[in-house]
Amino acid sequence: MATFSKNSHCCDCNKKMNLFRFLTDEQLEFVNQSRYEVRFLKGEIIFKQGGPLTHIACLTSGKAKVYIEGSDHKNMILKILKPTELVGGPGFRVDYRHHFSISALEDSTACFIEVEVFEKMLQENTNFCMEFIGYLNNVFIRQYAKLISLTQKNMYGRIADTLLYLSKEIHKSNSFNISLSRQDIADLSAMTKESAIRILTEFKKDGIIDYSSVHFKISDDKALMNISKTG
Amino acid sequence: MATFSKNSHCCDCNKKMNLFRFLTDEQLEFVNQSRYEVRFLKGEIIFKQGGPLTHIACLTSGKAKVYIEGSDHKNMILKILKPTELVGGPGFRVDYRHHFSISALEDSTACFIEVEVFEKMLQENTNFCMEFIGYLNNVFIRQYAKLISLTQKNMYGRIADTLLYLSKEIHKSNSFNISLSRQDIADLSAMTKESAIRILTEFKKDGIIDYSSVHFKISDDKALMNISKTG
DNA sequence: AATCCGTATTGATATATATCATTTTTTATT
DNA sequence: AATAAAAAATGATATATATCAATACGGATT
Repeated sequence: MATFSKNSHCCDCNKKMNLFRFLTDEQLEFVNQSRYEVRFLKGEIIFKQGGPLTHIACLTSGKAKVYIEGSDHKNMILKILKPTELVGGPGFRVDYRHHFSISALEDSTACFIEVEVFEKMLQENTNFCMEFIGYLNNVFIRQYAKLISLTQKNMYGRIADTLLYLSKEIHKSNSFNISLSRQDIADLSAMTKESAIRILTEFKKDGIIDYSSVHFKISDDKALMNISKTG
Repeated sequence: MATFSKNSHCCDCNKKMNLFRFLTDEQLEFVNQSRYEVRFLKGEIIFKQGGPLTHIACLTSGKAKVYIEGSDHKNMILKILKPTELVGGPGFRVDYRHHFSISALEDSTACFIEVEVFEKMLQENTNFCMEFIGYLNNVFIRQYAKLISLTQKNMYGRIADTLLYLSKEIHKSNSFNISLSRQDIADLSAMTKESAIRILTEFKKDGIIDYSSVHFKISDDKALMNISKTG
């Protein structure tokens, strides 16, 4: 079970965190006063699609997946969350419900800020608000790239995109341990796990990547980028 | 060619327009002073993907398609624009470039507002700004539904979704004339035009819809909604 | 009315991808 | 270390979808 502890100053909502650098010192203090820390075990749900959006969260340790629960238990993973990323949800200022779920991929901690406090920050601080709009637009731009990848590329291109995402954006290394299952890789790439596995096997045979269970190594990222283009 | 005419008060940026109802009278006046009207012929480009984002636009008459130009001349239509819808672009506060193209589906007019003026409105008026964030989040919610439709439904479900979108959201009627080509219907549904045509033919045979060239009639929207669910 | 051109339609076929069943490997538990 | 359970991998096959080629149609132009 998730353990709650109020004001336990595990994480600092500090100026280094992209969005928070535009807050005044008083605002930072205010945010720090009202936040909760929560600890999650691997597999536990942080936000549940359809549930009430009462807080926004900031993952402070571990990793989590943000995913849409489609019909027939088919999930689509939108992104992997890593520290120290802020995540609200599109229900903010709309219906105050969650439109995706988030679950911990490994034991993780997250800070929770009441949505009213967050809204107050936006209203008080124009710079912060403008920065937030820029952040939202950035998410849109990435979303469009994902939409095109998933609808116009074949499976090879989509798996290449997923591997490049994990390597370049999440782990920032050619060699890394994933906390994702093969099903998760498939859910990131909009295909069945069997198809995902087959393509990974082919990439391995071709010497483009190497892996065993959780450890992955990108041997030829030029090749992957090429497959991403032509796929 | 598109005809420019400055301050030609064709369209009123008035309080009836969803987002603008939070502007003060002075702000409305300011917006109205600095806007341009432009007339577009069918097929002409309003915004070009990759081009500089200097203005936001409000379609005041006609219809337009918002689409991403993928590789290999494969387009993905994100939405159909109708009066009086505001459209900016995710480049705002990011890279000030357009990340999609917009072209007129019929002869149309659009008002252009300088992006600096729009930003000033957001900075001056917290209500307007909050409303804008809500608007962006609403777009996200729709985008997620589209993502799930396009990646998890079969062609029947996707065409059903497209037909329901045109009927319920764009034309708000069971009987309407489309300004879209068959290729456009395919680009809305992420498939080839041949596949789109085949499915439309089947739906017609089954008595779910009826059409000839541009005129469409939804005869059985319950059936369409069911296909959307099971597809 | 005849012609032209772009769009729409149909048909035959190839390809991409999912499904289902089975085996193998890994991880957790005793 | 032995066992059970879960996850990963492989193979055979079915299905969904794209491609390519051919034909039909509709509106513009002569």
